Amino acid sequence: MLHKAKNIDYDEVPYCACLNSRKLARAVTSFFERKIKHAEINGNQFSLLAALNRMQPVTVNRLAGQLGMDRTTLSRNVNLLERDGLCDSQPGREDKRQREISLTKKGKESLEKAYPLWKEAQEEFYKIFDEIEWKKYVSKINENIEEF
Amino acid sequence: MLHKAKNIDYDEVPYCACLNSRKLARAVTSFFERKIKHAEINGNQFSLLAALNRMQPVTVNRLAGQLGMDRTTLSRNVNLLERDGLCDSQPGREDKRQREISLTKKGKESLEKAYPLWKEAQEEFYKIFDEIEWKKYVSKINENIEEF
DNA sequence: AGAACTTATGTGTATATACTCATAAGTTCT
DNA sequence: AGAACTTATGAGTATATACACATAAGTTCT
Repeated sequence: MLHKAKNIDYDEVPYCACLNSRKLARAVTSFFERKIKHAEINGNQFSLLAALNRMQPVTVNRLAGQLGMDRTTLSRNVNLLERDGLCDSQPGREDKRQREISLTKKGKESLEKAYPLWKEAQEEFYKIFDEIEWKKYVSKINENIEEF
Repeated sequence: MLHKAKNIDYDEVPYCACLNSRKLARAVTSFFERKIKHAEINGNQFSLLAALNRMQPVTVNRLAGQLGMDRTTLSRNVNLLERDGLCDSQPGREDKRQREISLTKKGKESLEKAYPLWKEAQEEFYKIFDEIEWKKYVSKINENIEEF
């Protein structure tokens, strides 16, 4: 017997969470990077420096967890920061397997230089996505990130 | 005169749109890819195949625009699909500069195989992010993607 | 028609991302 | 203490991403 041709209704696909979350990330990243360009770091690096500023000294695993990033990805991102003198790392004093990462003076200066540019970008972002809504949304992301 | 140490209030940084949109994209991508793994395509490829199914034959520029993706990124993504026999492309008949991309039979089969898995993932996603809210959100993304 | 301009795409390069596998350090169990 | 297990990290590999630059085809202007 011949199979009936599948006639799938793809109408829902444009709402695909994978597609649209990636699409937003691409758009927002490009927007933020244009805004903070003069600080000579990119959007991801700004996030890393800000997280380091708050958490230092911090291990690869802990920082990756905080950023919802694979630890191998983070590790390589940190290598680039370190290459550029924005952070440094050393083996953990208590647990030698760990890599303890800290901001350098130069890293802190880059963060400070980028901050007002970032702030402007974030304010401008709120002209499109309501601030209250966005913050609720971020909370939801962070509450559920383990679920995924 | 000595400079007073900058004392920037970084409390807003955890709401950074760049950080959080990327964070969500990473989490959701990993979630969807685990779900559709058995279709032997990844989340991005599913989106590309679905878009191709709807728009074929389509040029690099038009497809990239639709997906909010840099055209050079899309071009390389399409190369991989083509390498795997999921789509093919030929020079435009009217405008020879164009690359006209179409799904192959194999590409359509992959899409059909992945679809129910995708659907399940999307339903499960809606258990966390309310469907109505998410769809409003997606509309907002797509309305404003040019702004960024 | 030929020059100047515009447009569609590809290439080089660099970062981001994450999976699998490897290794060394720490912990637990006997 | 030594074996077995666990944990923190790095390396190999592959895809995703996008900027700057290059090129070829199409269009417009004179």
